[in-house]
Amino acid sequence: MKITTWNINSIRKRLDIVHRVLNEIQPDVLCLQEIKVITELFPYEFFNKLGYVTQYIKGQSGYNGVAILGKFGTIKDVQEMQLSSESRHLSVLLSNGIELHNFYIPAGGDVPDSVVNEKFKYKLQFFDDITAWFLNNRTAKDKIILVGDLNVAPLENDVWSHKQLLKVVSHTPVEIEKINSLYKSIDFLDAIRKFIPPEQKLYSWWSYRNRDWRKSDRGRRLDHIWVTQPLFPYVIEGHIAREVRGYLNPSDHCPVTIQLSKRQ
DNA sequence: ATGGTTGGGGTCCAA
Repeated sequence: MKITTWNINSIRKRLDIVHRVLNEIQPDVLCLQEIKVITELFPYEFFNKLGYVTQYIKGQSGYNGVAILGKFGTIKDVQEMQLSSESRHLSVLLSNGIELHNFYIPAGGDVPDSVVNEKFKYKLQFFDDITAWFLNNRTAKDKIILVGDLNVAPLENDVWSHKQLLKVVSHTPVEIEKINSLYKSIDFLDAIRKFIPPEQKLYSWWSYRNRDWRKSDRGRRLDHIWVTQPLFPYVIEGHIAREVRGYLNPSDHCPVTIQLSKRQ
């Protein structure tokens, strides 16, 4: 089973690139963030035609919005966490018994200071809330996959310059502390770094505000796939499709994919 | 230190 997560930055602007990427990767389940559309206007028929007939959408006007799309028979049920008024989470129970959580963590604004920046405060609070939820409602023995745009690059080689980004939102010590608390809550393991070791630079996002993203290569790894310990041995592939950033009319994020062996 | 680009909804805010 293949699972892909992708911050799409407006689903309606990306139908061509989504079509191309789904043909190339062929995931069984696709988790999207920042669909930037109300639930009623999601392109349901577009995904139906591509075989993604199970569709759970939590939309919002203008901002945010998440979706989980599955091929026939992959998804049993859906849930959502009541976290805030914003559309930032959906989870499903997969047919193989695994629980899959899709998050769009708040970006947090420009100034990394909770006193002067409400958005940064909200981001840290959001991490506290979901960490508490996993501590109170799940254990390390459960089969859980957590994916999404977590808007934090925790490792030194998850950013183009550790030193230059220490005071930049997404790589500050306080954010890294928060993402690590979530990571440790039920002993998640990083399914992507299983295949690309922490000594290697690895990014999933490149700003639009660079003349040549490939040349400057000032990326960050903001998009993640974590699994609990019982699933870790069965993750047989992990990949960030970096080349997608260079496709026509791209999102600023790239799709991130894992493959699980048939039996868990 | 600053500005660079994109998207949505409506002539500005968020990323």
